[in-house]
Amino acid sequence: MSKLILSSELNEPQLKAVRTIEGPVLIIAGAGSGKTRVITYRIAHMLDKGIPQSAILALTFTNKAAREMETRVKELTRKKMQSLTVCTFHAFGLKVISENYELLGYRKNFSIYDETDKMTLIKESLRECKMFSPKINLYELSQYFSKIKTGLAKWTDDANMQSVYDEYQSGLKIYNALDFDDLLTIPLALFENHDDVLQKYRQKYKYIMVDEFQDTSFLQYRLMKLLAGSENAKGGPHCCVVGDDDQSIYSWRGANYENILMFEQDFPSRIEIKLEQNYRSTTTILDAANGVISHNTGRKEKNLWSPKEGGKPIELFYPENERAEAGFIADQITQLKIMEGFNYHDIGVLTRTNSLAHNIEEAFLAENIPYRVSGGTSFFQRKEIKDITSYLRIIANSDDDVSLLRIINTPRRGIGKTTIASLNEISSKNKISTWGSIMRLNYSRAGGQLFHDSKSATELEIFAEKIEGWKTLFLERKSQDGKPWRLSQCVRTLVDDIDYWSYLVSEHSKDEKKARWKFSNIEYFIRMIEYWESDPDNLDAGLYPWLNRISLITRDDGEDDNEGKVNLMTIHAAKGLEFPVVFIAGAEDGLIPHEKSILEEEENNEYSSIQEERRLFYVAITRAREKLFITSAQKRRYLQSEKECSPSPFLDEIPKELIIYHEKKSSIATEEEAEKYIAKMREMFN
DNA sequence: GCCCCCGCCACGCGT
DNA sequence: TGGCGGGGGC
Repeated sequence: MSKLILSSELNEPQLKAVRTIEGPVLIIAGAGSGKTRVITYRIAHMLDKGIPQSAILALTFTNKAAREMETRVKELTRKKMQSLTVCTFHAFGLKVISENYELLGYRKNFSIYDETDKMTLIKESLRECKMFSPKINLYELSQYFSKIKTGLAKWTDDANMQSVYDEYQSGLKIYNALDFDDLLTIPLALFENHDDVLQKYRQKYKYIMVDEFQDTSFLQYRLMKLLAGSENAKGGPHCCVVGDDDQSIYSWRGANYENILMFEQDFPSRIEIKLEQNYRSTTTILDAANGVISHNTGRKEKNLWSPKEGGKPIELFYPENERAEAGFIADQITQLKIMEGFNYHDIGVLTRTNSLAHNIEEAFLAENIPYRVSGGTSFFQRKEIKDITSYLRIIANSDDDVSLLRIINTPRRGIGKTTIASLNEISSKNKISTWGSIMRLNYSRAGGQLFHDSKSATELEIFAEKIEGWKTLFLERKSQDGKPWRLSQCVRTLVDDIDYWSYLVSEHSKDEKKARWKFSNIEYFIRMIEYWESDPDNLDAGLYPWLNRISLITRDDGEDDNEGKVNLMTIHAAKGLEFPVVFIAGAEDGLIPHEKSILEEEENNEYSSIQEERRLFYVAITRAREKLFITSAQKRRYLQSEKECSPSPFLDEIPKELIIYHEKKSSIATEEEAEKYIAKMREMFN
């Protein structure tokens, strides 16, 4: 990459950010200021200077961002990126744990528990402690446990939950499982307690970069700081963080934008660079965004400006209800495509919650608008996919109780509640997993004595034999019928063996369509494996790498075939993305800001939750390049009843002169427009 | 002892 | 819309 290219494609501060590769660097990058561009050019520049790929560690917030960054560096340098490490903090933590599992006291092939698995285990722990009640909010308890684990909360008056937490923790250990918090706390403890290990990683990763720094947690910050090392006479560690305090929207997950202040304190010799030129949006959109965000206090000073003078006004519409809203959005999209030549993939529809996407999806289906939903109940959370994944996890790690209990009687094989209760008794008495108990029963031939009928014992034996059989198939990786071993083929065999299709048919005897739909999801899952194992860059297409991969990808971004599809997603999921046209749906009081955050605000008596909601709205606005539509329904169906809504108070913070109010009329108002429309329609259908 | 069906509840963002 | 627990049927 020549100097010429660098200076012609980057502005002055960007150039400085790219060229400053030594020492600590703090980049404050406003929305749309070419942040991703700077990071990728910076990596390319480092490689150009002869820094080996393996010495660079780039930490991102989502898998998607990591993938995009890698692709862009590849395009820029036209080189293979085999030893460049670009990943999320969690993926990096997993890598560190995998490389040191023996030292950490874990067995190979541990399972990673997502939020659902975690809640299942907490429920089990509550039962074990005789404290289970359906009234307990598992979700809240799970979040509380997270805060305890990551040091954000201390045991207070509900110290009786401490025994449940201990039970949960010992459960994880017995089942050879880790939760998401462990992926950060364990590497951190490892680095803190084993200096030799830390030094090894410090030697390897001499250049560290952190994207979306405002959304890193204190834990992640400490991890980065440890890896970077402290400042020394030679000019300090080579760590570069990039962030924007105005786009901090993950504080509920432990993110703390004060990390930016902490970085300034911890690295006094840092070089600070501000990227303030916005390349994305028109001034109309930028002025609206600035109007909103200026109501927040305690911001880092910045002056975001755009050379794209003017632009189309922001269109505001108050539909009667959520159906009218969805219809309006679908109509507008059709018109944007036909009349203004936008592509479907130029359009992003953003909502505060996942559930709001539903109505909009229906309208898209009705009007034949191709779309793609990202986020939400992920593909991997669907029951049928979780079932198959649980089988795979049991094959990789039989001690994984959450997965074992999920599939031990799915499809039904006559192992019911009583049998499982007996197994539980053996397990908790001996502090072993359920699988351990089954093995003990089978080998001691005591099964017949333990159960009233030997039928249960026999069923357990058959089940264990099946699992053992699959272990051979999946883990020994022998070629079959002269063909090389393939994971996808093994999964096919597994799905056949358990006859999942018959199970689906019997479960949905009244709804064959549903059964077929679910089975097609499994087929899609298998095709995903095929796609993944045929990637030449994939050096180990085995069961364990696949499981690791899918446990960290909760958001279903699948293959990147967004071509020709409208993007439907939450505002959170839209972070880091941009679209020529953006719709913000459900801009109502109670949604933006969300009523739960208003509640939080009242409880804590702190002026912080509302500020974060405002930042969220700011992020939503700044995703737009040319056109922005905002809808706020007058009534909305929620929890089976219709609720009167009022517009989001944030709408008042947008300067009035930037807005036009949409009447409920077709934009094909003039005869000329109508003719144009008809002509276009003819063209399309011919 | 296992399974099926019914009624109840909840639904903020996601690694 | 679905997930889950409890009670009754087999």
